[in-house]
Amino acid sequence: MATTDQPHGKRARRREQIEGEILRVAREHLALHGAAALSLRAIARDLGMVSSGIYRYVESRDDLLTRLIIDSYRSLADAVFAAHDAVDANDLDRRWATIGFALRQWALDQPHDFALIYGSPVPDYQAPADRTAEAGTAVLGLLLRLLQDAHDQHRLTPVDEALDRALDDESLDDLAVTATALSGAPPSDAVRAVGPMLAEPFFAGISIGSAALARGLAAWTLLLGAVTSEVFAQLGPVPDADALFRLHLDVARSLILLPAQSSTGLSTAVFTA
Amino acid sequence: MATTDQPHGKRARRREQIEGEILRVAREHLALHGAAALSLRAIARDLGMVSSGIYRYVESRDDLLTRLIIDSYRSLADAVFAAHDAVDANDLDRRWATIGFALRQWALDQPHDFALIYGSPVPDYQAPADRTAEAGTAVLGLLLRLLQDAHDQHRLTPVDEALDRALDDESLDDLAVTATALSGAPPSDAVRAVGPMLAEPFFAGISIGSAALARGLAAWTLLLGAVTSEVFAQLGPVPDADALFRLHLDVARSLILLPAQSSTGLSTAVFTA
DNA sequence: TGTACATCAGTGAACGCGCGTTCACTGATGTAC
DNA sequence: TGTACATCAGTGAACGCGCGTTCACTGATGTAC
Repeated sequence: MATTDQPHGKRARRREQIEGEILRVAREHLALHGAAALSLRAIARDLGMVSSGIYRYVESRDDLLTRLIIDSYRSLADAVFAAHDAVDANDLDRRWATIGFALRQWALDQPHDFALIYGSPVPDYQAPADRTAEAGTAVLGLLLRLLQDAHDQHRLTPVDEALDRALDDESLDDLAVTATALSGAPPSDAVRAVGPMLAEPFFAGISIGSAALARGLAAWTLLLGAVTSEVFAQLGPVPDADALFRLHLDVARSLILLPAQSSTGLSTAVFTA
Repeated sequence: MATTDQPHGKRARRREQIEGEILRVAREHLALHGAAALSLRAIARDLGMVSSGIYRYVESRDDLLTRLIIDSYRSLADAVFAAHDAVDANDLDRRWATIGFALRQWALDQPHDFALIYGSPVPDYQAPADRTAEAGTAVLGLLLRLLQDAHDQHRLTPVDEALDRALDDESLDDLAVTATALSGAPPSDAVRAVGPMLAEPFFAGISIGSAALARGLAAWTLLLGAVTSEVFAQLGPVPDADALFRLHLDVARSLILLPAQSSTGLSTAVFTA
């Protein structure tokens, strides 16, 4: 009966608690001075601990950075999923808008965490992909599910579906005719660019085809670009940042979702509500 | 006759030369360790100078950072303008593609310079807008000219032009009908978001209207997002990064430019050439 | 329940490093007459 | 053309700071019998 059989004695609980505090303080420092200036000594100091003591909990500075990155990805995913899951699953437009707004709000609320995962890489530090991949791809996975649902409801932008079937069937040649449909990039580009991805385990259950995936990534890239632009103030002062973001988000939406037949103001409601 | 009346004696020339060398070495360090790790002492060391000597040329570390930022903007602008100006001015698609590829190539060639101007802000450093603005907006100005030319040749995506005339005439109300045209964001958003910008001196000679400008910024945001995504490896390994970039670039193009009537493979030539 | 031992958190000193910036200085280079 | 003076580049020492990481250590907390 006593305590759980997992390492959860007094010592283990205290350990977890302090590990949490270290992350908390580290995040504070991140917010104040950025990742490059993150200092183990300073964190230990803030915890009333002597500087070497922190090595009981953290292997090295790089290790702490990795934990922070994972933590930030998790925090972002939590925020986005929470918002997304509160929305009618059948309202694709609203789901998209919700994902976008949640991402943006999270980024504006903690710009340094955003910079940590989507900004410049931290100098002289390489994130170990095996540790960060899972948390880092969560939001993208959500977007994939949205795309798949759009596919199932025949709401994907049609050029995608048409080209997809043709192209993923390997009939890559003699398609110069359809080149004008994508008007610019060669039609085989979608298959080349992202086709092999679809075979990865991460894409299990996704049957949207290469062109739709590529469009989805374009929407994602625009969304991330819009947030980056705003958080890093790349355009200088913008008259109405909210409105500009709505526009970008809607352009991105139009890359993947056809307007719903019954719509007229359906998705607009998202903005005015 | 003697020397020029501007400060260009031996001393002044030598000064300019050393200032150049400082920037050169600083850029090397930037490329190796990132902006946050930029050290005046290390640069002086590399120049065979004692650490305090560098203060004859540079006011402070922040001053050097500012110069580096301006220098990077200039370098980028030079690359983009050079590529762009070598292209037939009437071929709008090719001009767009050329701008995009030049930006991408420049960023891939010197990722730390790209990170410096478009990545996370350097911690504890604020770029003085009055010094960086001119160089920082050059490429955006080029894009504006492209948009204006598209406008003049009636090549702008039509929804923009239609909405523009209606909206910029202040008839903002009772336009809910046309809301579906932008399908999502309220129609007045474009005017609110970027309308006031058009009055700034930077936009002199630009008569494209708010909606077109907003679309142009979306294209720019997607382009920058695509480059950021690739340079910072935000998606992990991509099967064919070239192809994916072509797709993104073309999606962005489709946001601003109508397909040319005579086209069929015109812009495709850009990619295969 | 009580004792003997192993585990572990936290200490304090130290190593060796690098940084930005100031300051009084020495020589060399330029300028004015 | 030559001299007297002003300007300026570069020196070397110093101040005061912070960093990551190692190591031998002391006590407290846990575990096994």
